[in-house]
Amino acid sequence: MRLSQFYLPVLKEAPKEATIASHQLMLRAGMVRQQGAGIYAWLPLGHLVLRKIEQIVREEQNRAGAVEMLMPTIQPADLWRESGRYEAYGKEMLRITDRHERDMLFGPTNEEMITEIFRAGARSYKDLPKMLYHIQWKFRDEIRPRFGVMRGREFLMKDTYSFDVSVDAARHSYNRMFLAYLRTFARMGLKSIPMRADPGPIGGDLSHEFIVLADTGESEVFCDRQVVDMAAPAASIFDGDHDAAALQALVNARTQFYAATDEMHNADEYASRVELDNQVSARGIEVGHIFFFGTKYSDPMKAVVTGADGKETPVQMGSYGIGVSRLTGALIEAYHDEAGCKWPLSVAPFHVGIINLKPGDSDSDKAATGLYTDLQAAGLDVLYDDTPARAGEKFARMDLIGLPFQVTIGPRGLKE
RNA sequence: CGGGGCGUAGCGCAGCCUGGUAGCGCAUCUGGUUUGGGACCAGAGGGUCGCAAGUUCGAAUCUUGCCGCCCCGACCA
Repeated sequence: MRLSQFYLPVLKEAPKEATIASHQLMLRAGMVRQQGAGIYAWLPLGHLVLRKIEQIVREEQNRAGAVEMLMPTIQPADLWRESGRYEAYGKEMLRITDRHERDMLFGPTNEEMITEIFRAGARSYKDLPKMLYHIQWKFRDEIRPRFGVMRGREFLMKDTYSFDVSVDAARHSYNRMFLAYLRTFARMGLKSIPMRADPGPIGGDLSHEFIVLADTGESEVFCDRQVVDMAAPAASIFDGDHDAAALQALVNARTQFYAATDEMHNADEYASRVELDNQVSARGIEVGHIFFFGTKYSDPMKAVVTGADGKETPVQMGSYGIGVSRLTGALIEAYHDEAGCKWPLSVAPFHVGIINLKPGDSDSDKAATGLYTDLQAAGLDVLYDDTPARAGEKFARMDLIGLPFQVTIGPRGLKE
């Protein structure tokens, strides 16, 4: 991409409404522009990062056996009346009326819709297990949106839904997602820690939040250093050689260690289970949340399959979310310095930035354009600054964007 | 929703208390000098002072209402 063709409105000073690093840098680097409280337009640079994150999420979901689809943002209220959540969800749900006075809503999540879709097409236990997901915009009318895209009202979420014939089978689906999440965040250069979460009315221990450690995180977290230091699982765990027991062992290897956010934290247990040297008390950002909820929706919405015994039983379900747009902010929180962002290669908007210090100089142009063409031909995403700005401004702008690699070309030759 | 704060040029701000018709830095444009890490000189453009009503000869400034945004709390990917 030639910078002269791109749209990159950078700011020298941070708008005063931004109070945390990621929000300030996203505004300054021209990644997003606010359109209302908790509502952001994604400008070209931010959009590139968002798509890279989305693609990693997609690849790891696919690897774990989930199948992509796409559900609409607008849903009919009747679906939610079936589950009982239309009334229960409260003011956080954005309710809309269409021209025929029908009650609609902008989806805050998709359990009801996916349950409807599943029950319409699945009949037998032989149709199971299934994991379906989509990556779609959600709207939750938060009481107080803040921190830019970290807690917007409109946000991009990957949500997966699992369908299984039994609780044991559902646990296997849960474990697949659990492990896929570790890989997903690791590929973005993020150290994620699964922490036990409030399982809600269903009970059990099948709910985990995935927390990325960052000083500016919203949640206070407590965990054992041993779980922080664990490497992400290999891709091969989904190849088929690993049975349910093997995956369970991998999950257990992590869950054996203490890890909890402040609302689930038990100081006594923390003190007794974690050696003093291994106690990590830090702040974190929730980037994912997975839970098993059994027949909470399949029961009232009658999503049933015929079992081997010929009897109809409601399917066991789970749902698994990743905050894709939030990850953009989380990544900046994790990777930035005084000058700007510092993108890990896997999610960088461009791999390389080329600075032509003297556009118009034939040698300089020839060298820069040649390199630009070659790098692109090699499959790299390249940002080529061919603008007539001064050197200092170009460097500062590149620093703000924070690409992994940078090449400077001018009449006096090439640097780095 | 409770508590606090803010709305003046693209961004950051001053002016408001003590009414007299809008200013500074950066950015932008023009000309010139510069040019390897946020240049310099000269000039220029850009503002319904959030919106509305009121007080007044006169309102960015005072009064009232409304709207928007931000911060602290309860909720969440």
